[in-house]
Amino acid sequence: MINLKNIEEKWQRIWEENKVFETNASNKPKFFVTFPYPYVNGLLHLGHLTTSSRVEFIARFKRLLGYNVLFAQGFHATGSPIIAAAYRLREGEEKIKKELIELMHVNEKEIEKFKDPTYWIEYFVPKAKEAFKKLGYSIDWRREFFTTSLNNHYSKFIEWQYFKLREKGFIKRGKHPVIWDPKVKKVIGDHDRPDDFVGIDYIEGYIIKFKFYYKDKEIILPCFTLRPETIYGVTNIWINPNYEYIIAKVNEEFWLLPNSIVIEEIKNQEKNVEVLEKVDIENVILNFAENPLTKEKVPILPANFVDIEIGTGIVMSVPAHAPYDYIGLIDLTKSENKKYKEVAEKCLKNMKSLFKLEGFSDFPAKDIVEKMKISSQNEKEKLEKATEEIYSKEFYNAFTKEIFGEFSNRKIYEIKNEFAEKLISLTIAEKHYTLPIRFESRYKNKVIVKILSDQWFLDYSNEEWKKLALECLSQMKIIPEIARRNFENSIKILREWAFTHKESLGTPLPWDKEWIIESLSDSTIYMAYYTIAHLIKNIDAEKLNEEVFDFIFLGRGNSKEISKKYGIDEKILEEMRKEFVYWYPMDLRISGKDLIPNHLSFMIFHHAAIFPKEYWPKGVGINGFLLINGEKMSKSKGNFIPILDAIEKYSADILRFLSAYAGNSGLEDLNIELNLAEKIEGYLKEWYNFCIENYNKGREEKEIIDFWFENVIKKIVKEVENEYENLNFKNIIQKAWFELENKFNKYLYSVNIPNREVLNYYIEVRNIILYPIIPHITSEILEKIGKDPLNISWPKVEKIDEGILKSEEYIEFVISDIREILKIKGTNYKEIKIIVANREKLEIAKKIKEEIDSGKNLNELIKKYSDNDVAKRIIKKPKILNYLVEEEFEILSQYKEFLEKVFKCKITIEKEEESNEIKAKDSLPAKPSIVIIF
RNA sequence: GCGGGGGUGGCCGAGUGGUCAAAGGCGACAGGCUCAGAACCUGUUGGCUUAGUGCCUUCGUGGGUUCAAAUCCCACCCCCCGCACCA
Repeated sequence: MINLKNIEEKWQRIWEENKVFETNASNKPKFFVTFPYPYVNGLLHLGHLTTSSRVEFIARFKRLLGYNVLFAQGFHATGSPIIAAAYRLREGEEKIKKELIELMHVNEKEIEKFKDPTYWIEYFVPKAKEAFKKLGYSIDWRREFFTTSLNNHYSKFIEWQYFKLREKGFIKRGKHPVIWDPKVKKVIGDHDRPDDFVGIDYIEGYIIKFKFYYKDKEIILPCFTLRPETIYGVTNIWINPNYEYIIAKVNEEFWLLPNSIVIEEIKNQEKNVEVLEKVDIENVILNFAENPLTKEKVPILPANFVDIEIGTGIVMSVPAHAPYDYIGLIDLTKSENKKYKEVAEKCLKNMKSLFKLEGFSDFPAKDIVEKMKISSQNEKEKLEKATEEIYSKEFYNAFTKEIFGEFSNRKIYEIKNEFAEKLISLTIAEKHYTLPIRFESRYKNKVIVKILSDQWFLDYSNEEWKKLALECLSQMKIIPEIARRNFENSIKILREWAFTHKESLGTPLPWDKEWIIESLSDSTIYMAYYTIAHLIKNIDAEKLNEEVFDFIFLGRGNSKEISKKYGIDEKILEEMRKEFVYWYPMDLRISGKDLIPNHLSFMIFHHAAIFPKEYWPKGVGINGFLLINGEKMSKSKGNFIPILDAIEKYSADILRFLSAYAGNSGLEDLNIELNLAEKIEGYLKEWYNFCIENYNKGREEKEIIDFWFENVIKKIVKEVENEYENLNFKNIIQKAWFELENKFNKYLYSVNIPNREVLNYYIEVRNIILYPIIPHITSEILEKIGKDPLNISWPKVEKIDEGILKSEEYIEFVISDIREILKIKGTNYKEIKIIVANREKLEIAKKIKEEIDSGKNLNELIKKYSDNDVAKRIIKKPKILNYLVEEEFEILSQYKEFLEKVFKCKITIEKEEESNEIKAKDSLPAKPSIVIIF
């Protein structure tokens, strides 16, 4: 019994020893494929397998077609996840330790080392490489590299890239809100927060400045709101009586604020905040504040629902349109405090309707509170739901009333921004960012929204740049084409991108080294680096400056001068230029769909900015996410499977087969069915045995059925070739594995002993067309049958005999007909008589087919042939028109033996005009009369 | 909300106007092979009906276009993904 793993090791050794995949610039046509370098914060898993294997399949396929193929692979370490994980480990977090030990198989003794972020790179890069090697990927490993400043050569390349972008004017500096830990002074991305708070983003709102007097001093009541347009409907202000409020000097004004995290947040949004004194809340409540727009005086009232950690901890009350505000007032009317009661009743009386909303009264908040039977402000869940419903209905459907003046009779979503801008220009409102829910970072501090004022941006909103990017996209092949719209949309909506961080791994921005270029931004044109990665190592990184890269990538200057000026070997310079010019542009990059709106779009932008058109990327292939046995992959579900584990368990060819079979290119999810592994192992071994046992056997003479099968193979080769080009690997397995095998079985069934030539053709061709997917076992087979697996090429198919395929379809059709009849008749028959329709009927059928093909209406045809019974019957069964053949009788005669085998009885074939059967006259073309004899 | 993808038989999944009761795989059932099992092979796998090649129902729901709709158009319902500083 053969052992797949031994075979895999053998061929991987042969490929390595013969340097089969190390490739250089030459005169041959080239094909350059890439797989986005994986981030090395762990072992590669099956998700990496499915996408990377597609690159591998296409690399091998293109080699069979005669291309000089470059498949190179680097690894990505830029960014913060590794830093964050190392930090968490240092903090003694068990989860991260457990993951390293249990999922990543790190030896417990080694855990200490992972407290140093650079050790992750040291450890996981070789592991990733090992996985790819054991899968048998055809990678030119001389060109391997990893990112960050730990690789000076790469860093120099990134520096060059950013100098180019700055030169073009695509880099800007400006303000940007971020989620921030004020204690550790760090941007808090998803990796820096507890899982429960992943994905929470800042919200953009407004502070509206009401005024009131406290101890004869003018104090601002900064009301935070998401709905500045409701300012006309304010009946009162809410503060939370259960907490401490203070007065602070905010820039030149005095603000009332809760003594909470919001002070820190305001401080971090470009304001000076100085806390002056505590406030006696009793002296604030029931005071009157002035609406800055309408100048109305409204009372300040207490409410428990006000969250003192969100926004400014003070809100304005619009009971007509905000359920919280309405119920807050209702609650107060039930208060024992007579004063509260009185004021609240007055406020309710003053409720002002601002919008017209179909299906609601003037006071939608009241409507919904009553409808949902909300009885107090403590029913938070219901109130959130009510608020959301009213808010979204009003936002999209309601019209503003007359009070809005120039903004009246419009929908809120149309005027909201403009209206807010107006308030800001009147200096009665300010933009303010806060969080929908206050939470702590991994460093155990409450986080806030901070405005960074010196952030560096890639200006993707630059129209000129966008135009270039769209032009680049338009000359690219997108597989499948359906994904092009995602690209167009993504390029269109990309705006300024803050491309630098602090405290992460990566390359420092060359002109402002405090900042590190973040990970999506240092991985946009690195495919160009593959072309020279093996050569550039020979140059001292210190010598790599703009001029050197200008020469390599843009052909500027000349090598002699640069060589002299910087002491760089001229030959290496020339060779790098040659490699780049030969391999670029990149022909195909394959990726999951998740990278369309970010990485792949960035790649397009940056190529379009830096390189001349002839070096713009040529193509992108897209596939969906990976499901494992129909379920999403996740560490917690326990179906996070490292590639190395899977190879150990199943072997490389089985994994590759499963990966191909997981799905076609597209936006839909792939599904890898691991429970098929055993079955596939059986398939592969069976196939191996079959080939070895049967190659060169068989009979010499060639009959019709042999020609038929030969043509079936040819047709499938053509189809499979096309599927490869479209990255539809599931279809390839379907056709090259299952369909071809089914046809072979059919062939075998009808011939007993196959023709030697055809059998050999089948064995050779099937191995070669599956070689890109399962190269180890097919190489082994090819070698065993005397071929040189290092020197194979795609089978050339000159001509397919369509006629013979058509006859087969016809026979299949007749067989299925007979089966139908036998189903009814039972199995005790002795003979089957097939009576073929006469020539005259065939001529009619052909004519009708022509007419239908040319677009004639069936109704018209029925009218036209109303006096012709045969024609009418044919028209009623347009199906048979697809099986028309010229020589029905002859074809049936040729297949007579086959039919006898199929039905295990005597078969007689007659012509209608020579038959005595009554049924003979019922025969139609492609639908002979069948007589069962018992 | 915006943008994108999708809803097909027990399951997975092809399929963009007539070759579609719908490929293929998986599963199930029956038969062959076998001491037996696995694998493999053959057949069946929506319902009804029949000395005949037919009828009915079915590709998310409801309408429409057409001689003809899983496929085209309209409306609706449901599911998945993205909406950024994060790889």
